[in-house]
Amino acid sequence: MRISELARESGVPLATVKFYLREGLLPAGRRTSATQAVYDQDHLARLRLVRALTDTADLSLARVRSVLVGLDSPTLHEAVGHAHSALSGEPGDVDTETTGAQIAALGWVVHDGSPALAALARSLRSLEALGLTMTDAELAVYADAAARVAAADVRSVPTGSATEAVTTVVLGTVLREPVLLALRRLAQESQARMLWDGLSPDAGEPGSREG
Amino acid sequence: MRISELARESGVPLATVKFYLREGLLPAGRRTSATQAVYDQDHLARLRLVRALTDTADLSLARVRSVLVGLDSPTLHEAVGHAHSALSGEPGDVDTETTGAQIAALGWVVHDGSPALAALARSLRSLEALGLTMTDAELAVYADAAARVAAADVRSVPTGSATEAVTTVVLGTVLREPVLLALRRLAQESQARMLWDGLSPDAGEPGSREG
DNA sequence: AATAGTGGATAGTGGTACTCTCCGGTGTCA
DNA sequence: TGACACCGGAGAGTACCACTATCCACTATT
Repeated sequence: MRISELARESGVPLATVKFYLREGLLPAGRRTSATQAVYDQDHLARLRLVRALTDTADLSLARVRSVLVGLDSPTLHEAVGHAHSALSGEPGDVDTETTGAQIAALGWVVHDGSPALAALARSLRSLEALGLTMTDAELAVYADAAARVAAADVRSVPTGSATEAVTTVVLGTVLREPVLLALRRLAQESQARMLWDGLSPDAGEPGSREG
Repeated sequence: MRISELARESGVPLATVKFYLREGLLPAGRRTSATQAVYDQDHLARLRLVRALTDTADLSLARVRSVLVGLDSPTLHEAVGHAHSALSGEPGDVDTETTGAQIAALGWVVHDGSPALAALARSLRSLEALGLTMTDAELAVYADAAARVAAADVRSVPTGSATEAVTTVVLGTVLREPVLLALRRLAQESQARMLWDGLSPDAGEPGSREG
């Protein structure tokens, strides 16, 4: 397969394929002469993966690069860590004391410098600053939902091949996020319709009751 | 409060505050003379909100603008729709037939042209293209978790004031997304540690002691 | 030999989110 | 009354990102 065929097959413009090659997001093809190379199915798969990460998961090319690096992790644990770092960014200088305690209270065992913990602390702090503090009960509902999803994720990892397991873990972590968010929005839409439909706020009560 | 005080109080650079004013993300202050104006707590709150949406929720200024427009929605239903449009982007030309059927099978009532439905269809399609198709069982777990979270969201909406309800709905929809994602990552980290680090290989229960 | 395509390099584009500089006007203190 | 820091408003400039276009010498195909 030559580069133009790779571009055509994937739907990615040729100039962009060349750009990805330059940026190291796509490995070089096998050289057949000084100025020629051929590409295989792995290149095509990688190219499709890069586009899925940029388009679907909305990652920057820098984050895509770090996700790709994560695919070379020797252990599943390290693979998860890589994917989380790629998604959460650097831990930064947030105070994770109280948030860490809340997480520990759930019986969860997480690393102290976990980027996800820092991201959670930042998000909660941000909500508080706007007067939208989440109660412990609300957080517990979120945590329970997150645990259920994570359990499904962990269960879905194939036990056969190690590299296949790592791939599933990393890509599942990244690419299922938009699925969860879209489902939350759909659930909100559906429940909002059932609870609030036909009720007008100017008429008095918005009408939110426990469901 | 003058503009420099607004900038100092919020930690946002003066030049950026001026930029937000030009862009209409921040309403103009109350004029005291031809070339002078004063700002109040509402301006400060709006400024903090814009920063929360860009920094925490990682929205572009264009999306922030459309979220802000959503705060003027007359009904809760419309407010939810606005927030979803701001987050999911345009529905586009995805085929939502099968995905819509899966959602309907859950007993959820959603609009046909829902941006969230299109986003879900795109995400699932993308996973399939990479050979990481989610099974109906996995999707059911995700949907159940999403429904629980959405129920908590809907319950948390205050019933007192209409504008307060709309604010809570819109901002809750947007700003709790990163909370859910961070918790999922933490749950993954915790469960990965328990399952794959030689501790208890069979302890994958979802209900991790909520409290 | 003509033509289309190749790998590689450099430069240019369009969008986003600021950031800088300038301007005349203003409030405040001396 | 004047010095001076600060003001609102506008325009230009900057940095980064993700491409996109062009050029080149070379190669494969007809």
